[in-house]
Amino acid sequence: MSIDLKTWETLTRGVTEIISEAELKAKLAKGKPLNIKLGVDPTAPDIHLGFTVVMRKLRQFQDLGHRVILIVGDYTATVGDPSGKSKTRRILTHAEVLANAETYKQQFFKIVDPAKTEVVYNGDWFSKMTFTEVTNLMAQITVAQMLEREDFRNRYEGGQPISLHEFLYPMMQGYDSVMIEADVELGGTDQKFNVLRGRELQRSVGKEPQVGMFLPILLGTDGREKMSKSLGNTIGVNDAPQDMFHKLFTLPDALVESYFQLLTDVPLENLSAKLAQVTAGEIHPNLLKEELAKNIVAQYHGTDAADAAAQEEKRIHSGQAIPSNIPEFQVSLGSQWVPSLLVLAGLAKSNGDGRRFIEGGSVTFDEVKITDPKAQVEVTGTHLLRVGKRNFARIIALDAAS
RNA sequence: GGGUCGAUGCCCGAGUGGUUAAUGGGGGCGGACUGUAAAUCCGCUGGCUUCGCCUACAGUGGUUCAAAUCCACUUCGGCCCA
Repeated sequence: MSIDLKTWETLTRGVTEIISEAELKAKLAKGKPLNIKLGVDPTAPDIHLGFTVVMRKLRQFQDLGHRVILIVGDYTATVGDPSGKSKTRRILTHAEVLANAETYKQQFFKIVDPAKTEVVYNGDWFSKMTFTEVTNLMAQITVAQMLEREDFRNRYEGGQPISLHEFLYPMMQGYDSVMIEADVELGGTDQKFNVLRGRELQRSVGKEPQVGMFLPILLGTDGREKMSKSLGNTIGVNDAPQDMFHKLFTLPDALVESYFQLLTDVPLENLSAKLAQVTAGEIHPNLLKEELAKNIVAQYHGTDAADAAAQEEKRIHSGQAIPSNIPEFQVSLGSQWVPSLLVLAGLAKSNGDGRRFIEGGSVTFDEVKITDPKAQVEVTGTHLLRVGKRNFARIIALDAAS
């Protein structure tokens, strides 16, 4: 397992920082399978593309013969990672964490090879730790060092509460590295502080320190903030092909390059050539985005589904075509008040919300615009209800007799 | 433990007795423009079959014709002192 140039390029693709490159090269040069660590607290069972950046890197290590150790942070999750947070996290119950872990693994193994993965729970060691051991662990760091962290410092200076238990988290994560004898720990750039704890703790017990490999934080579909469930800007690995395609295709242009780099294997030299052509006006930006969307959808749903999604996307948005999969709702036969129909079909949050859509002129029933918020509509068979360009529902009369 | 300041709608943040469902910004949604992008512009953004009614400004009680605004207590938080 010598480190040829190609291997090195694969491993460092998209990587922001390696601490340190020299150590990583030395470890690789040993020619033995390395322990590649990833710690997760299974607080968000729905994995989105933001998480897959790191997972793909794990997979690349596996393909080179290394072993992934996935640490399910059943104990750390009850503490809550303060990384990048501006607020104290809610503390999860142990039962919640275990349930989430199962869902997590299912999605995790869509990318990472289960045959080359060992899954461990950090409760295995933390549950057995004595108070004295915890004290000794916490003695390894000072308050000033903790407050150097940007997120803690911002909260502290901004007058936001920081609970003392949050200081435990980085130390616990570091201790995980000691326990599993990690050679490399992967993480987003926001994990730097925690990963460095691992190095120090390993060193303090006379073990070879792990290498920290940091990947960029993927921005969400809004193009502004990191992809995160609470911000509602995610693309989930479990999203339906059409859904996934649409979100990728409507991505802000500025994200296309990073998505290609972090979420696909498209050779980087091809990519920069294409981007240059787009800038020069030789290629339409949408063409590149279509390629991106197809590539990623294919990874999760296969190339057939990706092609079909691309076709459907074009069909719907090039003209006034109506999507083929519209949610259907049954309502009773006869006269119906439009706002309540909108609520029933999930197109409006409340009757008032529905009224506002009508007043805003964005509601049609069988493609006829509704302008009066008091409007009644005759439901006699199958009808099309629509809000704006993209929100559809089919209304089906439910015969009173049946 | 003592002192002091604070808690407003999804978020930030005005408002300190009465045209107040509550200024403004962000976000979100709908529309125009466009490339299904960005930028810009316009509208909407508590509930109710709504020219009206109801519920809301941490919680509970009180003062008042009238409170998010005044008082008391409670809960939570910041800062200073220990």
